[in-house]
Amino acid sequence: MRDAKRILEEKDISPSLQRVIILKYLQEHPNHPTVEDVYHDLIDDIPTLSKTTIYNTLKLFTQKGIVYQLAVPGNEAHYDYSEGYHAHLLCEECGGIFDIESDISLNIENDLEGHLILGIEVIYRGICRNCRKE
Amino acid sequence: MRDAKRILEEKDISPSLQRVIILKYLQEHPNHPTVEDVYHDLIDDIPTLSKTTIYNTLKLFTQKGIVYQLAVPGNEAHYDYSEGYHAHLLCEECGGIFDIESDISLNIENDLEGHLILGIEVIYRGICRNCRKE
DNA sequence: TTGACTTTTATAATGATTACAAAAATGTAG
DNA sequence: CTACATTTTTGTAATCATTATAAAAGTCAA
Ligand SMILES: [Mn+2]
Ligand SMILES: [Mn+2]
Ligand SMILES: [Zn+2]
Ligand SMILES: [Zn+2]
Repeated sequence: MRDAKRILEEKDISPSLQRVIILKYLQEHPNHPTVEDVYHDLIDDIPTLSKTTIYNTLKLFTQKGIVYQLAVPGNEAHYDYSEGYHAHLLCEECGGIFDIESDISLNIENDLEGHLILGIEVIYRGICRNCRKE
Repeated sequence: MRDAKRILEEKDISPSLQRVIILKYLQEHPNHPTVEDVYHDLIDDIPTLSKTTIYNTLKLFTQKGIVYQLAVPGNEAHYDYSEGYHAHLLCEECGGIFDIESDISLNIENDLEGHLILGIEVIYRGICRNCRKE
């Protein structure tokens, strides 16, 4: 796992205590946590931590391309730090978000119908393997 | 363009005045309108129209698979009625949503890593051809 | 016409996110 | 070290989209 502090410095973000801890949390929790999840799990370590800081920090990380913000209709945003590209499966039964290996990003054109393409997000909808057993 | 009333009947939705008008609006406006857009454009035709009805109707349509709800982080939901599958480009400059021809859906497996796959959504992020000129 | 049922409507409530301004932390010149 | 400017964090209030609720209106068949 890459050093959180270094990642921030490379993106010209001063590595404050809160920012480093939030980034480390995302590195250690690839399960697409929400702002609420981050807050709930970190408030014991930093009792002064504010939800506003988490919102601000995750917005900053998203803008700098450090994390990916995953939108789910009508729900909170989920955040994803990951080194490698992957797609996601959104379970219609339990609402869970699962990583899916994918090679789609490999064949990205950087120009599609005149638009400049910077990235791609693939979301599958379906029933996850857990819910499927029932 | 398929008859809106018939589409609703096929999905066991009683074709009330409001539902038919909202579906027709979506058919005639493939530019991914929001609830606000629908309300703004239809309130003159039906002065009694309520925003709640639009929310309820679009949720119903989404559940029945008539329209597709497109989530954009931190913003309103956009709705898409369309016969054929296509991907979308989300412009980081102007926020616009553009249709992109895509054949990705053709090679969908119905089983990926144990999950049951029902659909796929592909979102490109980038700069649209309009913003690119500047 | 009555009454059951569906649909729409207006209003209030909720929940996520952002705006704002004060407090705390950090860095730097003297 | 101290004084001051700048950045970062924090708590609170405001905003915005969406949902809950219950009354009103519409539909339909006995
Ligand atoms: Mn992921
Ligand atoms: Mn579209
Ligand atoms: Zn599931
Ligand atoms: Zn654009």
